[in-house]
Amino acid sequence: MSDRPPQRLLQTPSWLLTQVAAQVGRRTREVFDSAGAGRHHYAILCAVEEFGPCSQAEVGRRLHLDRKDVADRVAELEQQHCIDRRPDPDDPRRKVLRLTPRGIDRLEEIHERLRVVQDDLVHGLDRSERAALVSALQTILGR
Amino acid sequence: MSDRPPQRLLQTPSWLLTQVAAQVGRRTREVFDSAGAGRHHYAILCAVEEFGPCSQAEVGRRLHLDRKDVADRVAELEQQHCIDRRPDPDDPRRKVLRLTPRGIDRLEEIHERLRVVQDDLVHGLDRSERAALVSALQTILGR
DNA sequence: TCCTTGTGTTGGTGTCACCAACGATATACC
DNA sequence: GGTATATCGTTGGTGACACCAACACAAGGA
Repeated sequence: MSDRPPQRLLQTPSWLLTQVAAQVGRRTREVFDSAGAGRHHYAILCAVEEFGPCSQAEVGRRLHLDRKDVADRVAELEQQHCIDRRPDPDDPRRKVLRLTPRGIDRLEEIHERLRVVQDDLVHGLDRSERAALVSALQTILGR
Repeated sequence: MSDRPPQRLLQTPSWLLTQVAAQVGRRTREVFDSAGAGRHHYAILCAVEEFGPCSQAEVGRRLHLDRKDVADRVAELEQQHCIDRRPDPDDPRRKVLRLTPRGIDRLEEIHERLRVVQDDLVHGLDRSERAALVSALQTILGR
């Protein structure tokens, strides 16, 4: 019998969340590494897909990322020709981000790889349990 | 209206989990800092409370922590007189860990402070939703 | 007796969340 | 029109920490 964690922690949502997220982080890092992506690349591509054209600052707000971290990741995506970044003619403080066709392909590629990890992650849950988990997490995040 | 994340991510359990866990991590770090504890101190105290007397290696297995990290944290708890650490007379490879009375007090103190954060974390969920979340996380972890 | 595994220690690295400050600019206010 | 404040992006930086390897000493199994 493998060693289980203490009961006190198994009843502690915060510990459970960070533990599961650490597992998830390891799995998704493998996916991102194999896709030649960084940890936040997929999230940034998703944000630009839905809200583009948009600014780096807006992406940072939507994803709760530090502006420096957004800038660094966007520079990498730009270098990989997945994002087009240009000064905003209407507001010189800003850079405007757009997905390129290659960025769209990259987004879908990572999405498919994540789907496998996702399915494996929640495979012990039935459909209603999965829905309840997602709903609960969305509620917590939305506050 | 604040900036919401992209829908694609709001339907992605792995992103939701890591996002919520990051929030939780910030909140719990505040709790641990104010209690003069490190990030894993509480978990280690919980493990020794339930399974003690036990070895560092066992604590590491139960909490999925690196042996070096367990050793470092246990040294800190020992220095704070929260854990008693002595060689195992039956197996000189091992050190045996026990909670001290001060460790028990510290455990309960952190527990109470975490309870506040926890309640705030899940306050948007009703009782059955909380139970579903905990159950789902336990299932994912248990696999 | 020898080999494998376990335990704890020591030494170390790369990632990354987070912070501050600056220059250029837009906006609000008087 | 001038001034103050806020925004955006960039540059520079730090501490925490997850993770890894190797070693010495020991127990257990073949």
